[in-house]
Order: sequence, then structure tokens, then C-alpha cells
Amino acid sequence: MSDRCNFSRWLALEGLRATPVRLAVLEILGEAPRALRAQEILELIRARRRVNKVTVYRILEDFTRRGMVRKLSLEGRVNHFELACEHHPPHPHFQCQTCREVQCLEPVALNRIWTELQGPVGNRADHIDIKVEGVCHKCRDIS
Amino acid sequence: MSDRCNFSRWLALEGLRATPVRLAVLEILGEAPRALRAQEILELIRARRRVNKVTVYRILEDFTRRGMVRKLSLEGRVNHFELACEHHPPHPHFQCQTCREVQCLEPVALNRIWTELQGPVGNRADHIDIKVEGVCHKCRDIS
DNA sequence: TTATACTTGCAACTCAGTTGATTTTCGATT
DNA sequence: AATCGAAAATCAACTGAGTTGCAAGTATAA
Ligand SMILES: [Mn+2]
Ligand SMILES: [Mn+2]
Ligand SMILES: [Zn+2]
Ligand SMILES: [Zn+2]
Repeated sequence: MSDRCNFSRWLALEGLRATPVRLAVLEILGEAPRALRAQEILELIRARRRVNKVTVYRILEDFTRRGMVRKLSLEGRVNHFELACEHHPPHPHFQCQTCREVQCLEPVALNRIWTELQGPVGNRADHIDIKVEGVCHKCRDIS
Repeated sequence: MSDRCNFSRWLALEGLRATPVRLAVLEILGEAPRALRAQEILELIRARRRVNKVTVYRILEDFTRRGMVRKLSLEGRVNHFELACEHHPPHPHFQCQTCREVQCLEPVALNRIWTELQGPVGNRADHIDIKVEGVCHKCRDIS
């Protein structure tokens, strides 16, 4: 996924130095087949280099503010992160109620329900998050 | 909202005693015009009686497991709760990115996109959560 | 009344995430 | 090459929503 992104160039465009930790965060998110928790990202970086958790949290927060990364609040207390590059448009997510694993679903057209979701007159809707909950195929096989 | 619910009877149907704290949780959620955080519920109960936070958290967890209450993961670390009685069918929510306030939106028909959201073959989708983010009318007026 | 299960309270804990201060690194300037 | 200032990383300590285990209280059943 998104192997086509030039992360060094992307950071330069944002006015950020292409430090090893920043590049590691982007590469790990770019290779991930699903949204990752901060702790998973931390452990994956630590497989290649020594790093403090605060650094990773601050980078993820900064990337989120800049819109380079999407922060997903799928369940309380633990956030998931995914790349928000041009190759990863927003899309719905599936979370299994048994194993808590998260899947990325294909983008859906929301044109028809978008206007219904604007809410009371005067609100400005910027984007829609869709989360589907259920039981994944792996957990269904077990039971 | 849902003044028509007989909470004592509902608890009896669930095989639960109609204790003062349980009734207070249901009454507060029934009167709330929006989803509430656990801490807000706690403070509203404390306006009428002494209560320990653990009791409220345990009641909310129990109600959620039984499907009497919906737990919303709108943003990391803080859950919101709302009544899931017959008068409150599931519906989308709006959260303002400025003041973080949550609004309940009208239910929308999802028939059309439901099948698209089933995901990879084999998953069983049970329900869909829709969260709209943006800026509420109050915060728009200010800026 | 006594036994039992249910409910609440208390204190201590967990853990993802945050804060502030300090040190290190890097790129520019001399 | 040495110096300097800003950006980046580190460290320890903290925050706070939610949890756990156990003791104490309360209602129901026998
Ligand atoms: Mn995704
Ligand atoms: Mn609602
Ligand atoms: Zn699963
Ligand atoms: Zn607002």
C-alpha cells in the first residue's frame, strides 16, 4: 500500500526534517495492511532502532494535526493510526467484537446520505467516520 | 426523551433489582438531550445522592453488555453513553472539533450501503456506527 | 432468623497518553 | 573546522478514565 509515496519529499513539503523516527513511522504505516495502535508502531520501530515512546506519540500527534495521518477512535482508550496520503482515501472500518482486530473496508459513496447527516442547520460537517462492528471470519470459524 | 420507559419494569425484565443508583443512571440518561460521559453521569447522580464512581462504571458496563445502553467511542479515552431503549433507535452522531460537544442526529436508512459494508466474505456485520465531525453552529458563530 | 446472593464502597492499581525540563542532533554561519 | 541556534529526541514524572480485588452492607429466600 502506498509504496508510491516519497516520504522524504512529503516531509520536506511539510517543512519537516526527514529524521529516522519520522521516516520509520511513515514507512511502518505505509506497509501496514490495517490501522495500527501507537504501541504497535512503537514496537515496530524498536525492532530497528532505539526510540522513546514520547517521540512517537509527539510525531503521531503532529502528523495527525497536519492531516498526514488519520487517528481513529474505534474503541475507548486506544487510538489507531493510518496513513492519510493520496493513495489512502478515507474509508470505513470493521472491528471484530471478539478479537478486537480492525479491518479497512473499501471506500463507499456517501453522496446520498451526506446531506441527511449535516445535522441541525448551521453545523458544518467536514467528514464522516463509519465503523462496522461484528464478528470477523476468523472468529466465526472458531465458534 | 423516552419518558414513556418504565425503568423499574425494565430492570425487572432484566432480572436486576431497581436500586437507587441504577434508577438514577437510567433516569439521567433518559432525560439527557445528548450522549453523556461517565463522569457527567456521576456528577448528576451526586447532585442527589452519595455514590462511588466504581458503582456507576460497573452499572454502565453491565447495562452496555445487556444492550440497555449504547457506549460510544467518539474520541479516545472518554466514552459516551446513551439509552438504548425502544424509543432511542441507533442513530449517527455529530461531534464538534472545536468544543468537542456531541449531538445526536436523526436515524438514517443504510439499506443501500449496508451490503457494501459487509466487508471481506465471511465477516458478520452486526451494526454500523456513524460519526460526523465538523464545527457546530455555536462555534461557527464565534469565529 | 439465618443463610445466601446481590449490591455498594474503598483503596489500590493499570495503562495509554501527556507535560515540562534537559540533552542531543543537525544545518547554517562564521 | 569551530560555533551557534533551532529542531528533535530523551527522561522522569505526571494525568485521568477506567479497572480490580476484597470487604462491608443490603435485600430476598428458606
Ligand atoms: Mn483504514
Ligand atoms: Mn445519540
Ligand atoms: Zn475476530
Ligand atoms: Zn462546537
